Amino acid sequence: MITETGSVTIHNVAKVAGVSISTVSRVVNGLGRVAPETRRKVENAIRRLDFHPNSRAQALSRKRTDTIGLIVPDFEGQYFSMLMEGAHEEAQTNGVHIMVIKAKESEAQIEAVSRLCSEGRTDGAILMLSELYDEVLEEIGDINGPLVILDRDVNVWRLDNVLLDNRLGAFEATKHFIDIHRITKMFFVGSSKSNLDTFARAQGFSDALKSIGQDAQGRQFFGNNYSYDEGYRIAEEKIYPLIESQEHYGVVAANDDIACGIIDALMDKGIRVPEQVGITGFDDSDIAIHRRPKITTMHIPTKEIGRLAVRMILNRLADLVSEPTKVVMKARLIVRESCGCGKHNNRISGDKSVQ
Amino acid sequence: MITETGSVTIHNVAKVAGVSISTVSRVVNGLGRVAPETRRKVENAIRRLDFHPNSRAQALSRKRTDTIGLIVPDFEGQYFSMLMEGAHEEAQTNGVHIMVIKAKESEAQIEAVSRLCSEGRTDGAILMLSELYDEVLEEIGDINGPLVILDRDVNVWRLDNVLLDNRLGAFEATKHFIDIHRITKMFFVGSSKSNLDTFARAQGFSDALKSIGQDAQGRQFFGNNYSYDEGYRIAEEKIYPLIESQEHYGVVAANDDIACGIIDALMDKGIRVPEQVGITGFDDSDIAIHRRPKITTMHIPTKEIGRLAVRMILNRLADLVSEPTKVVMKARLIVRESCGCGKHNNRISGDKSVQ
DNA sequence: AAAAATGGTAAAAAGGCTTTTATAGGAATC
DNA sequence: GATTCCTATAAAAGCCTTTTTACCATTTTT
Repeated sequence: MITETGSVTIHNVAKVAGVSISTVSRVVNGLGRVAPETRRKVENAIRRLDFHPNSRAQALSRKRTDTIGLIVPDFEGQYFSMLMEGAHEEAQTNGVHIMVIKAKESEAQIEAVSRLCSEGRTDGAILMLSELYDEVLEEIGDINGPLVILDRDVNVWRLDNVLLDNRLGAFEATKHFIDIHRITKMFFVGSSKSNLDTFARAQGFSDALKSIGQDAQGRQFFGNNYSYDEGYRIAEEKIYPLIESQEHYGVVAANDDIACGIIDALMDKGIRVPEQVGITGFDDSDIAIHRRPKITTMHIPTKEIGRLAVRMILNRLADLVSEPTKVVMKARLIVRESCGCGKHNNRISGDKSVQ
Repeated sequence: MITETGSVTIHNVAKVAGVSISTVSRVVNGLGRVAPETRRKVENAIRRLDFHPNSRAQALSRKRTDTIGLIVPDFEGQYFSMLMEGAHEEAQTNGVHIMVIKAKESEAQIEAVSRLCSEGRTDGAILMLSELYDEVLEEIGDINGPLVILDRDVNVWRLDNVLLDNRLGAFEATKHFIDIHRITKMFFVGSSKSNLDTFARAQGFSDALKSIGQDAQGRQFFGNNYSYDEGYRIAEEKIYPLIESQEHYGVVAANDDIACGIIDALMDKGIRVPEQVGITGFDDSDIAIHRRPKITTMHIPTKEIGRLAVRMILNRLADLVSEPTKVVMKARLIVRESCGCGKHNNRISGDKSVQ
């Protein structure tokens, strides 16, 4: 009955308190009724022995781990930080833990879901799907345990869904140029076309153009990723050659990094930003505010998304909902300087302004 | 013997394969010898039933969870991302998982360690201690399970330690101004004095000043946190008034955000950066390269630290080491533009070239 | 040819908790 | 005063593996 070094079990507590283990269990979990006198004895024993219930045994017995999985393609950037922040906060207040796995490729994603859900390591998982992998959806269809899909609009039975209206977001950014700045010549710069976010944002851009009777044909440029360098390269190679000195332009970038690259590339070419070319980013990341000109961008309620995703899993575990739930969040335009609004302290002295 | 919906257990496999559960276990784990014929039968059954061993039961039986805890004060910034990146990578290749908890205050940290280690949710934990909480060290002294302390130099029996030589890092940054730029008037700007990193970096700054016979007295300024705004405020209120127009200065900032704030504040006041005042950051974060002038900064091998921390825990679990291990990593100077070196496309006009 | 070693498998014993079921002792009922 | 009903607790039955032990049937050794 005596266990090895270190671990003091419910048995030890029971022995010291002079009660049965089931009584100790009831005291620990506050279930069922326990006579005040007995409770006191047990609590003393627990304190004396510094007893901590073994969560592994609890997990086996209760058939749950009080842990939720979070599968993301990437740890970099504010998006992950904020998602984590929201998810952790909601988890924390509900006494559950977060297990994080990075899985970018479809194979790794399937593997991750399996480890978390099929093997029962977590009670549910949040899966961020930013690339177009149908095979993942197929594979996870028959996984047991609640699953929330982020970022990608899925219509699979049993899967909950939180997503951002990227199309509307880009539409609003583009509309800002049209309505406020009276600009009619616009470009869109995104990551790769296979990236779902970029694709949706390109659509929103296109929608806005259609609203003023234009076609997006030839005005959308796609790179390989969401980096500063891609933005710089595309601005230099594709956009700069199209700029005519007497015209005003607007560029809708698919994220803030790209926007920065574009700004620097154009400025390096001597174009006045935002006077001649206004630029908007997307994501409202740190750099959007720490740059001059400060970047006008679309704020994504990422923290809220993380919080909500955890909540949805918790709800499902508590059997509070039956139907698959889909929540679409909206991005919010944050007007700063790079679009042409506001002041832009930076270019005080020798404002390059070539030409 | 038949279990409820969903979960297929080792019993079911045994029954279908017509063998005992121990045989199934041996096949699954590849331990002991199994006749080829038997193995085939078991493998078929596993495939037919889509059996996944229940990790909760494994954890109880094996007395380990194959999970490592990571306790950090904050999810924001590159530091966390990179730490996560390294830790996850090392964990992944060794088949273990990462459970993340945010705990900034000492109470929360103690609680987190307890949940992870005392309750057996993880096999060990990495604890990042960036503030000076002695009570945490006292409390975790008698926790069982390997514990690696990051960032803070501890000399507690049983605790492994990975840290960065912040003092040396700041020393080198300061030395750069002295040796390369021949600057003799320097300032240091940090977060709060109770922040261990800031404190060590301030010391390094002081060391460098001593090496040229100066005293750091009155040249060190401390703010409330590591933010851009604090950098801006301190530069505006404390540093700007001290600047004389004919002199050249160097400012060693305790991180890149502060450095950015300083740069913008001084530029807003009409000071030429880096011509008249050179600035170095610390951390080599994203913004350090996406700003103009690009920020000269100290690169921290964060990913390596994360990787190493996990490795240390794994080693201890495998009983490969006995003595507490302490590893001190070095920061590396990344020379860019803000110190006065290199070109800085931004200020095309008056190329500085300090004296 | 008897004894010992070996190989393959089954049975059973943990592992530490939760939860259901059973059982004592007292209070309430008639 | 015997019967019924509660109540507080104990006992036992899972939860699902791993791992040790035991066993039988072959082989190998002496």
